[in-house]
Amino acid sequence: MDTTQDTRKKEPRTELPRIGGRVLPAGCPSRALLGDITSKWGVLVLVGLSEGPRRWSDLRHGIDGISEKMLAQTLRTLETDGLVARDAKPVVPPYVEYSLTGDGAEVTALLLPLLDWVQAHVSQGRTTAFPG
Amino acid sequence: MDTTQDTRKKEPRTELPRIGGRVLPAGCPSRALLGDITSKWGVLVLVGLSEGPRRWSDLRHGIDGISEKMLAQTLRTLETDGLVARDAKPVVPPYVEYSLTGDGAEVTALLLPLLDWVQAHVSQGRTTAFPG
DNA sequence: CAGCATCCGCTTCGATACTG
DNA sequence: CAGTATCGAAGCGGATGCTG
Repeated sequence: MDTTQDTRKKEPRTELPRIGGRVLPAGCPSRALLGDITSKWGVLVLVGLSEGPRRWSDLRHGIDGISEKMLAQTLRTLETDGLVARDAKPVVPPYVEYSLTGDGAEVTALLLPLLDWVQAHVSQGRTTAFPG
Repeated sequence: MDTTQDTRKKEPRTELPRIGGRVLPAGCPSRALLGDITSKWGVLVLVGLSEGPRRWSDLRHGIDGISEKMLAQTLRTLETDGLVARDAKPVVPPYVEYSLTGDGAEVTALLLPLLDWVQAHVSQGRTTAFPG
């Protein structure tokens, strides 16, 4: 998306920032991709496609609370990242299907356990501070 | 589950939004918790604590690009969610250590594979120029 | 050292309207 | 049905300054 070319303004730092034994410098592509995947709607769209191809309207109604703008934007971003494939059939009533690519399926497979954990955890009646 | 008369604003349609065979209604606690975990800095803070307790300054320098405000805010949010524990030692030079709770460790364990996948995927020379 | 308070730009997001 | 375009509000997030 952006990939802002950050040209080290005035940061005479020489050490590499490590988190969890990993290196994820600010402004590197991994940060951007991670951001797309873990974005508010990104994760929900990916999971929404985890069971198979879905049409635009299916996603629109299946993902509660998403607006058309955000759905379009998220799908486009994920498509650019190579995680989602778009298949538009040239028929009179427009028929567009979205599906996960191989990469998208891999990521989503890693995302699903997280979703399940969150749901299971909340169900245990632990979270308090949200009116909903 | 909650779904306890959630209509504080306007909820004309409260159907069964299913994504990936799961139900995650907008405004439910799972959405909020998921948002905290997958937020821009949330995931990085959790991973930063994955190897053991860390001090404030360690996190501040270890997580490239994070500001003091965001670090404090993220830590506080994760603490409220019960994922991070704060241990302030009453010594003259303030010594505060943050660590993962049991729940936090579980979530982070699910997060790490995702981080690894993203890094590995980007490293395959797909994106624009950026070594690290 | 470990924060919190304030200002404020800039992105994100939702609502609405319009197109093929 | 499947989007695109535009606008304005909300809040995310950074810089700075202050406290214990």
